[in-house]
Amino acid sequence: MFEARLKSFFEDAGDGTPSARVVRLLRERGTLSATEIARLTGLAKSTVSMTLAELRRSDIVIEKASSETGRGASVGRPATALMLNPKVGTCVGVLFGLEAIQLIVADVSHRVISDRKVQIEPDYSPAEAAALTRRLIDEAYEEHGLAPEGRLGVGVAVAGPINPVDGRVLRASGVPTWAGTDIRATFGPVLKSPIFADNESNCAAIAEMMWGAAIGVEDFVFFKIDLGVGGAIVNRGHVVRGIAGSAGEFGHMMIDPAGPLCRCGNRGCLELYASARTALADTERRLGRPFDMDGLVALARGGDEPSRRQIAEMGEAAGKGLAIIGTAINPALVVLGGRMPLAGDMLLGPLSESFERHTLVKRAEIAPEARTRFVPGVFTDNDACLGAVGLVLRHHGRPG
Amino acid sequence: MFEARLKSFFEDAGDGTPSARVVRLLRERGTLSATEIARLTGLAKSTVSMTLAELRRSDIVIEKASSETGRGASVGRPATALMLNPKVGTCVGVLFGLEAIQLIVADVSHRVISDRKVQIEPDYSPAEAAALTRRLIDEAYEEHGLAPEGRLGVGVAVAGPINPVDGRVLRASGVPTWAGTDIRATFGPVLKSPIFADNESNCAAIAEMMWGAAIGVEDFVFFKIDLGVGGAIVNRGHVVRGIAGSAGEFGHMMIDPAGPLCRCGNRGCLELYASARTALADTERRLGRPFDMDGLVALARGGDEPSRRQIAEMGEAAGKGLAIIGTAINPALVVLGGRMPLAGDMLLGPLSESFERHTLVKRAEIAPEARTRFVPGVFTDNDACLGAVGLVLRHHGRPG
DNA sequence: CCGTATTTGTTCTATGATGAACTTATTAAG
DNA sequence: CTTAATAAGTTCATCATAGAACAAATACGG
Repeated sequence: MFEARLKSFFEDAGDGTPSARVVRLLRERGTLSATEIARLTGLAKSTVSMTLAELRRSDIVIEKASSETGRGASVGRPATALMLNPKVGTCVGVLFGLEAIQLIVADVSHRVISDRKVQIEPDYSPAEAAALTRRLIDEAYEEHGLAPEGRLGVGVAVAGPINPVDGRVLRASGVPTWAGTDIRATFGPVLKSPIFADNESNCAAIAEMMWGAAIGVEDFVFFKIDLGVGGAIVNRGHVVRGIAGSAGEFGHMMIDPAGPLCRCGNRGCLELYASARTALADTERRLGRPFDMDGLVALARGGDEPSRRQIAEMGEAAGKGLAIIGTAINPALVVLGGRMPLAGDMLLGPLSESFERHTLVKRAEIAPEARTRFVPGVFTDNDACLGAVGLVLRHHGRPG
Repeated sequence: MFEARLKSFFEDAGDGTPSARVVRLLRERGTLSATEIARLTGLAKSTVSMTLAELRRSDIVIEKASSETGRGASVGRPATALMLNPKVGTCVGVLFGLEAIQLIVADVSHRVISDRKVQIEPDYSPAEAAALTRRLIDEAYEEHGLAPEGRLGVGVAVAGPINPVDGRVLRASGVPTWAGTDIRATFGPVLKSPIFADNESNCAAIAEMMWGAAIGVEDFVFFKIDLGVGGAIVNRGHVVRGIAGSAGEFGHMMIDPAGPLCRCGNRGCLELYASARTALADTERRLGRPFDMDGLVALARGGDEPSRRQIAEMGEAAGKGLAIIGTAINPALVVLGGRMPLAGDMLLGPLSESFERHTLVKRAEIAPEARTRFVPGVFTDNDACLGAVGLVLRHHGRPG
């Protein structure tokens, strides 16, 4: 029932009418009060009030149950929390990982309705991915009684940079068979939805910005330490994509011209030193059985010196890379994502020490509020998939 | 006569009234047609028309002499070029260099009225700088019959990062005696004007964006190769300053942990390999007489192998640094500033070759329009000082 | 328990930005 | 030389937006 009207809001780019701006803001933020909406849109309180009256009458905007409302301990009349009516629409986020596909369905009030992960044969093709995704989406919508017509879009997180103008995968470092794929053309007809595609690290950064460790922070760097090293740059609240879509590929910054060959073809990439891949291979060789990151961390926690040293060396290298990034970009915040930061101080101690040693402006030289803060990410495993949902909720223009 | 009215436009932050927006846009851009103003402000043609009628009646906006108007070879009624009345106000830009102060006075129509440079004893203090600047400004205003009350602000370009919140110099790599100086507090009372301060590389980037090689480009990196190496990042048309103001300090990205000690205290900074300082010192030692960059380039042009090799090595190192920046930021454009790019292909050949070798995404892999373009800067010696004028013309909020 | 301070949210009217239709100024084509 | 096409700039009635004043809902201090 909402589709026709909402579609007009949803497609409205630019500043648009107050209604469109209010709906867009609620889509981005989830829950807000009328006063916050006025402040964030720059509209007058009176305009927002009128607009909200109309939107509430047509049931597009509803009040959040007061029990869920954050208990404001401040004086003054308490704000009524508003959100989009969940029935107004649903968003899908998909992450195409190395050997698994994760799919999250959420409604426009930011509530996650379904979250599942299925294994898939490595080196699967985009077409296979599209077919499987279609099945997963249909199953999820069926299971939860959701109307397919209410689907506002599908966000796609891919393990490689995507050209922001033509929407093609540049080089999928994680899934090489995807190079050159036109995501919109491949997935649009199969999924019968507007498609919003982005790199998985960019998606993860969006998740941290919308719901995680970077809420309210407009300038930060997301730095992922996992099997590989990746990242994203957020400036003034926008993900920096770069002219070819490859911004934030921190793992392939060259830090030693004489270093070993990287899978990207260059030598001495940061990833070779700061990711878990090398350490895992070493450990497997040393102990004669396969290891994942949890296993490596457990081993180190158990007191195994070689793995402790390896994790420390990863931190040391990551800190060096972050010092280079910090010198160039000087972000307010670094969010450390991926699974390795779960190792805690074993990794983060050497990391911050190394950062401090290699950075231009030393901690002691500047006021505390001018220092780059380091925090672990809130999401570890489903950051990219959540961010793909965020892509749909946040989009301001046409699908892309 | 204009001061009172203009001040209200000038101080108006945020979106403001149509008049304020039109005046601000003209201040930033210099010359525009009514239609361009409508497009750039997002206001309706009718609104712009009414606003301009008012502004022209009060002589704040005037027509540019048609002879100067760019001969548009297109069909349709030709646009009338509009600009702010030069009498409306003047802006000053000052650059505090190692051993010279440069001062440019311009009016709000973007015409340079005075441009001069005076030598000063190295290691001069901020107070001395303020006193001398005061004298230079008074002389220039006297000489050209300008009213001091019409001065809208003084832009200050400093050879070191400036904390964007408190306006203090972090560490003046070029002029170390300035560390900790509060620019506004030091210069404001002496110059009796609003002060707008920024790092010299940020200023240079602004000059290239407003009048130089980056006109119309919203995402670019400015990379200076001179006695030192510096730079700036522009994203979505805004200079990225960073939380402490030290963004863009490319010269101190660490590229070799085992490298020699840098004047910043760290080891193996890019500047040690990519700036002219080392090469000049070597050449001076080798030939037993002092050299500047022009001399080094002339020597190399004359066929001197050692200096050719040194310039090529500088290019090689700069390309390596730019590859790191490109991998992290992936800008649409790199503007090469400073005096070394005047060496031409001797430097730029090895530079782009090295960039290509060390970068993640290779030229051949992407569409031409997705490639990072390299261009030399339009200004070499007065980029920073012009940019300081631009700081005043462009400012959107309070002095800072 | 009650008034004061404080913040949220609504009502109403004057204003001012807008869009549609129009005029003006030019190039290109017949 | 006339007409069509194109783009710039203007005029004016209309309606959406904003500002000020007001109403509602809470905390706090005495």
